[in-house]
Amino acid sequence: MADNIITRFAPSPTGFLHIGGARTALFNWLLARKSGGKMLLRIEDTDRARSTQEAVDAIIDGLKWMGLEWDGDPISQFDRADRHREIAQTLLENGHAYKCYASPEELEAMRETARAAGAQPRYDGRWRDRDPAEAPAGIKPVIRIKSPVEGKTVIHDQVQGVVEFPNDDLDDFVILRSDGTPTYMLAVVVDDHDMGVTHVVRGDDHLTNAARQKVIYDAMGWPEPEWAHIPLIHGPDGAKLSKRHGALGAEAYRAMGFLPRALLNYLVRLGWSHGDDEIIPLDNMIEWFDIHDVNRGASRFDIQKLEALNGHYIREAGSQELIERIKDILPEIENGSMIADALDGSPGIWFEAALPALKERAKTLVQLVESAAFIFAARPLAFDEKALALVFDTDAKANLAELHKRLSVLEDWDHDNIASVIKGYAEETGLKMGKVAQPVRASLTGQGSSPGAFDVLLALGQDESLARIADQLDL
RNA sequence: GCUCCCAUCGUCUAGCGGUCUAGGACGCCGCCCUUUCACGGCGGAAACACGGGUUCGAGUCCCGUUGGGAGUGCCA
Repeated sequence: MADNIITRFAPSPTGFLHIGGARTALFNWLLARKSGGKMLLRIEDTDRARSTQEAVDAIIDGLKWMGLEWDGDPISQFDRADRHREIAQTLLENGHAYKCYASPEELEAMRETARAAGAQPRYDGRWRDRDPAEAPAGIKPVIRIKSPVEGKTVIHDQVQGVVEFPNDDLDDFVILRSDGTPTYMLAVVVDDHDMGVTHVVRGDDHLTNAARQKVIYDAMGWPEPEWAHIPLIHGPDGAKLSKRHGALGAEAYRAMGFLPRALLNYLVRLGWSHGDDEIIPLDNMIEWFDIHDVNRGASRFDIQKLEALNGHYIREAGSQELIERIKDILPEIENGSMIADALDGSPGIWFEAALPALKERAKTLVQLVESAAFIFAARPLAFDEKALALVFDTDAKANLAELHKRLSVLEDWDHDNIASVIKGYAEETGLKMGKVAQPVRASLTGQGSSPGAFDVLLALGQDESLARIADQLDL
């Protein structure tokens, strides 16, 4: 493969950076990084009615969060409208395009007729060779490209292989609207050409567009880029990804507590693989990635696998990074500001100490924070049902007051005694209290700093116990 | 409807004519570790959509059927 590969990620800012777009960006990025080339970012904002600045910001934030940095400044397609018009004009002048005065009603009728005849609904080319002198007055024309009428158009795609389209189905599509604005079809070609894009990697919903775009490349005498149409990502039910399942923005995954590298790892394995490798560090991803190895079939989004991967990366991450990541998403978590304040005080120290044990059982950062609820709970903790409920299964309908009573009459607050009372109570009531006992012992014997130790002793509301815990952990 | 794409365990996939009684991962089940939950270890159930070819030999090549998906705009 040639050097100087230039790819681009070209989202339209009509929504957020959804999971499919994120993977498209990743593949573009991987291809560029692997070859030492560049990945450019172009915002396809020619649809003024639907494009929003919020969406542009969300896309950029999402890309940055995932670490998919692009080269150069983001390019606004809308800003290049003059150049698009210039090319439309050129096409008009060299006879590859023409003005069409057909009304929307006419067009609709045309489609209906075609449909009724069982044919591909398409523009019939009624103004293609008509004398412009016949133009009806007062109607602003659109400019249409002259598509080939015979033969076939073939796309050599790096993922899809050789794909042929009968030219019968390629109609004379609009390249410049009646209001003088360029359509997507024209804009992409002109921009990709001007930006020096060598490889167009995008969702395979654009595969048929490649054939249309080739018409423009040919008309301009420009060399077409290498195409790579990657399969789409479907929801768990096999249907197109919608808001109902995984079609959330990258920021939503961030807020759910996913680590960027976990998302990247998950995404790259959707439609691509390197033997049996599942855990793929970024360096290997770049080294191993080959666009030719991408599968052609769509794959379904499986959040459980994403969670499994995320759990792996959380366990692998250092405490400091975890804390930083958590701080980042605190504003989006329930009680986040309260936790943020707590993190600056003693609870922050306890949390960091408990992190190695805590992270063993969390699949997301949010779960990580939730599992430390007892650490962040307001002090002093009262020995009441609510506090104890943190220790036991919250749905347990236990008579916690009874346990309180037994513990309060305990003369020696030796941790083993506490444990034995709890254990005895657990056996009587059938509650799962081993959950409590083991951590207590662990903290006593110094064999590990199970978070459960904080849990039970803080819940008991003993400042003294707090101090002892701190001793145990060498705080 | 028409054009195009796809088809291996529930899901993501390995497989590029013989080494496949089909391998890995997630999920699921069981056991071990553990006085909780996890993590970890071990084991298990679980797939080549169907029908024709080609070939000495097909999960691997060809055709058809069925089943999914995408496109079919003065949206991108």
